[in-house]
Amino acid sequence: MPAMARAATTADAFNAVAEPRRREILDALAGGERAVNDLVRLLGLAQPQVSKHLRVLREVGAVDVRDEGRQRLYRLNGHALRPIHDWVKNYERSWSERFERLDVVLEELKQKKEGNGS
Amino acid sequence: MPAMARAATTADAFNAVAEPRRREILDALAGGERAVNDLVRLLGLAQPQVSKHLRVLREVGAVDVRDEGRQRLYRLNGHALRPIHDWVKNYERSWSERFERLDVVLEELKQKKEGNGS
DNA sequence: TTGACATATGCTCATATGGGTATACGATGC
DNA sequence: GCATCGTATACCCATATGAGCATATGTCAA
Repeated sequence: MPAMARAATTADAFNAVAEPRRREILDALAGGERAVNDLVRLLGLAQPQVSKHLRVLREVGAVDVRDEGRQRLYRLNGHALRPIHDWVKNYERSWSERFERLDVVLEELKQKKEGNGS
Repeated sequence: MPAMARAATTADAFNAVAEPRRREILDALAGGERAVNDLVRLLGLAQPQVSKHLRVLREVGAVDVRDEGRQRLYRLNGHALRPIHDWVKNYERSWSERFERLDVVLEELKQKKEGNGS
């Protein structure tokens, strides 16, 4: 068991998506399939960097590839992001007015119940 | 400008939360304020590790601290997670049936419009 | 075949990680 | 004052990162 410094970026979607450039790539792919050079132009990154980021995204299943002649067309696969969504969703109550109001109501119910004595 | 290898874990919530133990800590704090040793017991980690993780979470604003005698009570501050929620929310359509059905409707509308000729 | 294009991989470098262990700091109680 | 509890920090280590640059691989065109 080698002492792991930091989980690999390919360990899961959380790690893959921690890199801002990779989020940008996903955002770009949200508009539809793109070839690598497309992304290079869109993001203003060097081609090798883009390819490497795409590899990471591929390994966590956030993108799929398709060969089209000389080009490799990447497409988004949002399912990989679901665990992130599911996790963070539980914290929505921290900022959502909707939940804040709900909390108020629940608090009132609780007080009332205590007032009645069980 | 030193060549940064990987963004600091304290760079933003995305990076802070990429570490599973830190997510566990936040999940534990969702139940309410906790002292460090509480978390040590709950997570089964060494105390210094917990303190370090808490430091990272503090630096990205995901937790707040309060001194109570010898203890330091940490409490969740979910607001820091909002950017994550907002970002990932846009990908919900990838797996949500709700959105899939919406897409079907939109597609039908589009077809109809094309049929009518502009 | 030769060459241009599109993409992936290899390598080096500086960096910061997270675990482990020891220790410093601060508050409390005797 | 002194021991003890609760927590933070310092240090060492192995690891993998992401950028930059060079190069390999694969595909089409002349």
